[in-house]
Amino acid sequence: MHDIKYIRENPDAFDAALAKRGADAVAQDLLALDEQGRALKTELQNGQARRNEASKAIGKAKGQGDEETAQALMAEVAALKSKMPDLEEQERALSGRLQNALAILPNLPADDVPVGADEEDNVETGRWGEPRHFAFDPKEHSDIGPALGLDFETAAEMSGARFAFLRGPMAKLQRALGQFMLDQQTTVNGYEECAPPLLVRDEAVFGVGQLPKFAEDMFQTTDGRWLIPTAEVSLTNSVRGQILDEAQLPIRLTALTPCFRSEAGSAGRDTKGLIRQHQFEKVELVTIAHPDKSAEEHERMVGAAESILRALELPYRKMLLCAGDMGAAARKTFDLEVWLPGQDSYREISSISNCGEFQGRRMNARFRPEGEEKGTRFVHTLNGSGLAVGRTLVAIVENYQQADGSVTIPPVLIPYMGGIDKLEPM
RNA sequence: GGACAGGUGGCAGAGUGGUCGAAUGCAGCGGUCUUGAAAACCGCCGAGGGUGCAAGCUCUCCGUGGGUUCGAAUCCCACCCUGUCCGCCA
Repeated sequence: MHDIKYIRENPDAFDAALAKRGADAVAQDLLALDEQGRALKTELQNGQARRNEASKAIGKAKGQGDEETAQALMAEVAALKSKMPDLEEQERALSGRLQNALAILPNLPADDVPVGADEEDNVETGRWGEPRHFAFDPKEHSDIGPALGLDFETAAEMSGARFAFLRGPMAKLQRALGQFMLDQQTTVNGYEECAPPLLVRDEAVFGVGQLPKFAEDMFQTTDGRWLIPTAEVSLTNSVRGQILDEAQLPIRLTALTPCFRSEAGSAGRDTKGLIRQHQFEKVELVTIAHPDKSAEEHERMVGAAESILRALELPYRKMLLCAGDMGAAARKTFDLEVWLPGQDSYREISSISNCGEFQGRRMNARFRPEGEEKGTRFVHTLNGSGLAVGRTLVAIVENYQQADGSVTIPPVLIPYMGGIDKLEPM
């Protein structure tokens, strides 16, 4: 959500920033609504002021037994009131239109975000690890997986496309990955472990910017709730409507949860394998940060996500997303892309965004600055995957595959696997 | 699902039709005292908006949305949420 005051004072900068995302200029339209609304508001408020004043005088006159004055004032207020409902109605309609127009706009990209239309224009900012040299032709996980308990047919029978039924070694490996990531984020990186609701209301989804524009990407229950597409929704909304003390910041939260996405509009893409599922597990990182510290916190969060890939010894590269490829709520995003030898490419495994105050405004989440400064400020919010468990499972299987179809287990995971160091075909 | 009770400022908690945006306490901020701190004492202390260079003036907000009234935290209706008891249940 945007600050209309900022748009009023910087209409050109606002449009220029939106243009970076490929969005049309809207400042003039918004300001016309704003101006009209304020004129109405002033007129309405003058009427309200007079009404309040007269009403007080009526009370006073009645108290003094001056019925004549009271009657005269009541007649005046009655006349005033004949035109007020209409003004009220107009004002409400106009501010509603302005709010709706603001609610669908994406966040403004940060200054250091590269211009660009899509993923082709993302900028690589770092690389870690050497892709392993294979003495044989590495397979895709969807070819190796079935022998290890990755069962798409059974899932399709009961649920349809984009679901998986994990058995035996694969199920165990997924559990081990989730546990390992969660432990790493809590113990080493200082995030508080959470177990949040997976079903949330409209307001929560609106707060992170997923509603009103992206309803079709989510699943909705029969009673009107939404299945979270990411734990970002639940974790970020934990401060919704609050006024925090500055000393409470930063609040760093993490959760391992299932995520649900309808994947409307991605028909035909990544139809094979575990890459794009309706349901997947993810360890999410969220920070509620002081505005002056969010850029620094962003780097820290990227490091927290990277630490998992390094511990698992999975080669990856770090991409700074261009304006056109970022999610609507983000003002700056880094993607971590893991090396998948079976696909011979880097694939997104984590996306870490600084949303600035965009979500803070939508959620009305603020803090009280310490010291002289009066009033409140909106918090900044950040979120990132640390990591997507399903895709990590894919990365492990493809990177650690052996010629005989087995998969070795990275050393840090072995304790989580009950000592097992290799998955053998069943 | 049924029956009650309740939702008020950062927190606790008064307030049932007329200077109530709201007593009081705690927390917070500023000060006096002190070598320093504590205690004590004094003062300040909700949020958002309109208008104005500013001082200021003014509007809205007591869970949310409607309604009654000249006037609503206070009365009425609907919804949401919390608590307690009963029923059902992993």
